[in-house]
Amino acid sequence: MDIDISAFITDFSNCCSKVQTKFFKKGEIITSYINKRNQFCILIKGKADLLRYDFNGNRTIVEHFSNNDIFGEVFYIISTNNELLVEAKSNCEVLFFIYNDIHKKCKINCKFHESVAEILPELILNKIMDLNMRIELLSKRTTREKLLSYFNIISSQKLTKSFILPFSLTDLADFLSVDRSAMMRELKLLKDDNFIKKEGNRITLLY
Amino acid sequence: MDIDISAFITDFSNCCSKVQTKFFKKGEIITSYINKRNQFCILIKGKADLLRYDFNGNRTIVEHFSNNDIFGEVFYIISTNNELLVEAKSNCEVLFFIYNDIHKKCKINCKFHESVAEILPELILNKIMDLNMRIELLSKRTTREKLLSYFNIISSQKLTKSFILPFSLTDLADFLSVDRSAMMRELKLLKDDNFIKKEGNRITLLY
DNA sequence: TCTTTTCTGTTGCAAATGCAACTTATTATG
DNA sequence: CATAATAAGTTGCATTTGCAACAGAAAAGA
Repeated sequence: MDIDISAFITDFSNCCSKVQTKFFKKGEIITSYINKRNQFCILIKGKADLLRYDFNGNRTIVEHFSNNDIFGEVFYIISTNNELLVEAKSNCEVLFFIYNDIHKKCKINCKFHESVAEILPELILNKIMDLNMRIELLSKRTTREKLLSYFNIISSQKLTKSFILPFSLTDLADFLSVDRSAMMRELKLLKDDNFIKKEGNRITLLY
Repeated sequence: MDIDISAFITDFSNCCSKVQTKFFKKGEIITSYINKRNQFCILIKGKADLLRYDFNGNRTIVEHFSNNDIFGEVFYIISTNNELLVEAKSNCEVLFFIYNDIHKKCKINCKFHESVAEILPELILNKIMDLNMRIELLSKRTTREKLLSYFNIISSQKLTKSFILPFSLTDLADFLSVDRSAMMRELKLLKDDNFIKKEGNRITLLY
């Protein structure tokens, strides 16, 4: 994305009280989605994952966040019975808002508040695109299709057919919602069938 | 949703030229996602599905739209290689916009335009919730879990443990991204295990 | 540096799923 | 109303996937 949120983050200290910045260390829980119905966050810096653990102990990486990604409980209906939590994968800086406050102008008309409202449509558009990308992946019927679709997306984002995965293979399996060992097996088959070259976590597309 | 878009649809004739209403008959293609990068639509009335056909002939119901749902190519990154199309499942009334136009005020400051801009945040929030719901379903590991999660969602939306599916079973399989016959088999197992009662397309949860 | 933890890579086996083919209902349509 | 088209329901069999249990490599931490 072209927007640099940090550019106006400096104004923060003069801002209305309706926004908070917090810092998290790798491994810390940024938030869990339980009854903070209006919570809305922007990840200013760092990497974080939205995780779900089901009763069988399966972990799913529901979303993978990096700079300027938005998240929060406001985006979820109440019905979910599984717990969702956002975990910092590196040191993170996060803005916390109440979603409804963003659209209303704040009393002191702070620049910060105004700027957020201004870029919000673009942030949201990016979020929706990410979610649609995710749905496209998850709706593929086979592990092979999921892997190839994912590789295509990374490849077209990075504009190269050879790239290092932004996930560990363990995490990739949890992101694609498949068993890790089954995924490893399929990676080997893709290698044998000359679809990809694989050196550790570097993938090269051969088509 | 509480919003009734039809309430201000009457003002349409006085509106700026940046919006169009179109009507579609059941079975017609409302739009296909190929290079209309800024297209943004609101379904005013009717039911419609966003479909993807892959090279194996598998059909996926990517999204299922009803009143006040929004859709359009603006929500997709370019990379997708499969064709996406929106098909009317009943007679439909659809508004077509250019996404970027909505945020700018139009010259004649029409009421219609203003109203759309006003409700847009809520429409978008609903869209994101739908997408997240969809991701939750698709990321379930087994057909059984997908079915039960889906039934739970419908049940909590309709506030009853007994409901008629809003999909045909064929469509439900394409929505959950599973083989239809395998899904039918799993439905029978759920019945045998006394999780559900099933009379045709009426499901009753027994837990 | 040494030790512990996490990640990668592999495999056999069981279970789940997809595929194909078919019959019987149900729903559109001329 | 008759007929065509679509959907529901079923089953055997092949394939894919998940599960469990390892060993070795790499990374993190003391």
